[in-house]
Amino acid sequence: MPRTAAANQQIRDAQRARIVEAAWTVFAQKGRATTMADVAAAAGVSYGLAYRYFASKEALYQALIEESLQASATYLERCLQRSGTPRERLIALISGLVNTRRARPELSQLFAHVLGDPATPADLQERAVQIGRAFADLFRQLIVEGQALGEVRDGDPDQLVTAILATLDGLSRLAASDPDRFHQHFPDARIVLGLVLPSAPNMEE
Amino acid sequence: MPRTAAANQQIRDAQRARIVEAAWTVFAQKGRATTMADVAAAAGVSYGLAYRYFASKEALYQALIEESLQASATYLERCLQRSGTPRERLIALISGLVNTRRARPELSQLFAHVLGDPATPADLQERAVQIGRAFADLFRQLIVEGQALGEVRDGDPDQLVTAILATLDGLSRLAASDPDRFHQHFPDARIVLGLVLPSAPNMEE
Amino acid sequence: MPRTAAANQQIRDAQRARIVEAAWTVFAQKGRATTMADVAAAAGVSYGLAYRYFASKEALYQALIEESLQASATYLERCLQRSGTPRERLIALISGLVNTRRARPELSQLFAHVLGDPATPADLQERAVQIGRAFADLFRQLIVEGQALGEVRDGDPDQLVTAILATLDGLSRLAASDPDRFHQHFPDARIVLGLVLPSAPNMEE
Amino acid sequence: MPRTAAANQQIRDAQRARIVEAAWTVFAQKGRATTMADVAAAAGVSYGLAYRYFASKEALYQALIEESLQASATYLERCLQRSGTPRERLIALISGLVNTRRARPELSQLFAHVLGDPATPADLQERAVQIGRAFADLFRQLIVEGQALGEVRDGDPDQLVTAILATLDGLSRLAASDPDRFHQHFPDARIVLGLVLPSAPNMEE
DNA sequence: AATGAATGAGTCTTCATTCAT
DNA sequence: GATGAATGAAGACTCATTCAT
Repeated sequence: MPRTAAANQQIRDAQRARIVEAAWTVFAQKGRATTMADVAAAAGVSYGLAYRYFASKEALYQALIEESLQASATYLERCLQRSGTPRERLIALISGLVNTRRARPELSQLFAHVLGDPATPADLQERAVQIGRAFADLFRQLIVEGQALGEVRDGDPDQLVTAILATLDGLSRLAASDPDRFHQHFPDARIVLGLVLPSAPNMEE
Repeated sequence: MPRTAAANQQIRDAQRARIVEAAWTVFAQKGRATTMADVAAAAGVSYGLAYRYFASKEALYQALIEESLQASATYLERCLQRSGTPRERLIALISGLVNTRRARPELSQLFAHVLGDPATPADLQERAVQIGRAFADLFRQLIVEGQALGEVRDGDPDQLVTAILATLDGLSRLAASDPDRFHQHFPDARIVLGLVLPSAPNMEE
Repeated sequence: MPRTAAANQQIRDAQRARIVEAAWTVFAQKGRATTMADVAAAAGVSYGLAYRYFASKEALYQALIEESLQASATYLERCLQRSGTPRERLIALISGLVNTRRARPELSQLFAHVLGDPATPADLQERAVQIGRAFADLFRQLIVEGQALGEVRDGDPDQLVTAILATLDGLSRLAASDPDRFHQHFPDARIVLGLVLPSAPNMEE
Repeated sequence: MPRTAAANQQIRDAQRARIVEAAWTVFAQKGRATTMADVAAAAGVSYGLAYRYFASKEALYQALIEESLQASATYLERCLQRSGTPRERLIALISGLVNTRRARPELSQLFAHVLGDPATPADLQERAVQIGRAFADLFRQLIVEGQALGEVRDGDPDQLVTAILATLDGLSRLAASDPDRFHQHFPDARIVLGLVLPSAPNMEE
């Protein structure tokens, strides 16, 4: 007697999740250089199975990128709507971004791969650039306002933004490049805030 | 009449340099995903020529990595021997590393690829990790000493080190991921120093 | 309570027939390029089911070929035993073959695939060639005899045979290559008889 | 010293021709089922070489189809412009088509594959259908006119056209399905003309 | 010394086939 | 008896590498 449709769907959902899960790990690490054999091995399934769930390696990779972009875009939206002094908003913004890098490193690793890999489809790259630029603009605005209020360190706002973006990008890659450090010495957001704030915030803020 | 041995050698040296030069550009950008056709096109030579100077793509890539590691090691050596207060030494160290990222982005891009690409031969990766760790140790030491003297911000020294390393890594990748920002808004070293110093140094120091 | 053996057998027979029926349609059209998914979809069954009735796609395909060859062989037998003048026998023979192509296009399409596809197993191809050759011989004999009696057009008998065979082969493929023409303008046997008979037969003959 | 550009071009032209030549043979025989390994083996070159000359198997196949369609279209054009009585024009038309099938069997085999293979790209298939239909229309017109003049056998014109097309299609496939017969007993055009003409033409016409 | 034609191993993808339910 | 999830061998394609000229 064949399985019920529900049982089949359950299996499919589980396997799809298993493959996606494995894909996150390996794509985050190797980016486009990932082979389907890598994915299959990481998921513990056969070579061809992923093709029952994704049309191609590219489709699988892009599904992950999509989710990564989506998460970034959603977070951006929330940050844009937040209120408070520039200092408060910078604290919230940077804390959130730093903590995401620790909590869900694959998301930002994927994002980093998109930006760094010229082989990424133009539309996805474009969207990643847009999102990155929107964050940069927000950072810049908060920095300028904060500097006017004396809440933020002096210095060229654009360069300050660059430094923050670089730090976040570097943290994104840390899980892959130095797992020990990532797990044991991941920096508290207050440290990164040092780039823009003259004194460490009390994180109650 | 054959060319003289000296003339031959001169030609060889020139061609080799031309290939290496081109290789820096493309490997820095694409890492291991670089094809030999990329290198040949960038060098403006035939795509078989590189094999007269390098045994394999891997050998060429590794020669560049080698040089990158060498430069890092040399710089590390100098930094270790420098004297001064922790604050002074941190300023010199970070300034040097930041400025190298702007002045010779390929060097640090290669270094970053080594750390991030699991396909890099283990020995090279190992050496890169060693060097990275040595820098980290130096950073840590200077931070601890500086904190004792009140010259350096409070905060977990290891986390401070992580933040610095991440920022430097992020800056290394900037030329590839966001060339506009790299060229126009590359941060002054003083900004990065904000991670560890409570007040911006006068760069005469 | 288990079904009775007889009921089971009945189900099995019905399912088998269903699969075979579908297979005729798709194999006739696509030949060896047919996939098992095609067959299953056409039969409206799951794509593993065919394997309960046939050991392999090849076995299924060959069963159809077998039937096609069998039908041809049987028809050949009948034709060999028929009596009458060469003209009468040619009329009967060609009419029968032409009409079969209209009435049961799949049979001859399969036959055509066997002859045209080099990937067909040698034994089946051999038998198809044998049958084809026997028809050719019969055609040739009737033509020679008919020419001696002035009933058949002049012309090299072998070439006349080739033309007839080609026409029949072409008609076999018509259902697939031009369904409209096949359905609306399928030629009356008298037209094909024009190849060998100087005047159209009264089909009462 | 490298080869001269001219020498290289000569090699490329020769190899391209070699590959195309081999491709005609195998594609004419196996159609889309042909593998690139088949082509390479037939051409006596390595597996990957064809990819230096053609972007893909599909591109190679389509280049051949293109040529086949082109040849048919050109011939059609000439036939449309010819003058003469319907009988004369039918003789010329059918003779030309029959003789092409003997002289350049691959051309018409390819054409036949296009019509019969549902996997052929829609645009090419469309063009093939157009050309086929144009020939059919011409046949039909000449037959109708010829019948009015009493030069052409009676019978439904569309059916007569179908018979001619089928015969030509069958002859196209003959080289693959029965090489012996193709080489030794290929029918003279006069025999095929028997389908439409009540008496064999003197081929001086 | 330099070129670019040629090779073939490695990766992506399809699909015949198996098998747990 | 039937289903469809899973497997893996085969064919398309890329690219590192070789080598005749």
